[in-house]
Amino acid sequence: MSHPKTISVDDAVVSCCAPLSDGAMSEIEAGDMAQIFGALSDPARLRMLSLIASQDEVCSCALEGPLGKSQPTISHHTRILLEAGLIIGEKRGRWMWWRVVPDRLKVVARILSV
Amino acid sequence: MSHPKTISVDDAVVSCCAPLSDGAMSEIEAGDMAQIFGALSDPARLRMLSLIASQDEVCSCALEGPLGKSQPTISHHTRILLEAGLIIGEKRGRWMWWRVVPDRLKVVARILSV
DNA sequence: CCAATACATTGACTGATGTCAATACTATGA
DNA sequence: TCATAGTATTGACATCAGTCAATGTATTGG
Repeated sequence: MSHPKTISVDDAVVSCCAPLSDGAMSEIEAGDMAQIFGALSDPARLRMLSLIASQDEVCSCALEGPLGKSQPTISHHTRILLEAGLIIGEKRGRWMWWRVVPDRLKVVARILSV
Repeated sequence: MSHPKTISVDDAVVSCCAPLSDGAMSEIEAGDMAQIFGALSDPARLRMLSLIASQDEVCSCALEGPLGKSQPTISHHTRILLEAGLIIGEKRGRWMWWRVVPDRLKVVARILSV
């Protein structure tokens, strides 16, 4: 039910993007940004993201080996990155192909500018 | 014992800085970066950081009100941001003054570039 | 030295999180 | 239609993380 078949980034909307020094962050924005940073706060997910970012697309099946985690754990982590809007997935055949969402990374980087 | 009197950023050393797309991230670097992102993954800490970043210096006592948290909780969060190298503190009189570490924010932003 | 103040630490509790075995789902190929 | 393969979901468990009351520490002012 959660995690619908049609995969999109709309789930994780971010109020958005003002640099940290632009005055006190609202509670809404803080919550949204915290979700994104939370997705980035696990070593396995960071390595996963770097593996995906290093190539155009990466299949889920190509992540188990390098990360040394079980298949359900890989699925769990891809879902968290998806819900944070950091990756997007497309199912082709039996394989799930993942790619990063550069714009979302830019949003995060912008927050940290100054 | 932990959290020594002389406050520095040396605790949280980061192997450092290559963009995500520069090949698979090492386990060491992933762990270090995950610590930093973990420090950023809480709404209270993000608002705290934005409050500090919006001014030159902010006293701990000036954080309790806006964040609506108890004094021990504020102390807990400043410590986590400190250990992540994101803020630095100086005690003057009875007050603890905090400021952000721009270079550390740049390190994080660089990771997210592409 | 004493009282007050600002902050840190400890201990306890609750809720979130990472992990995997077992199982269900879905698309392919025979 | 059936067996297989790639993913997703569920359930259970152990650990981590956020919170605050109570207490400790250090600095100031009297």
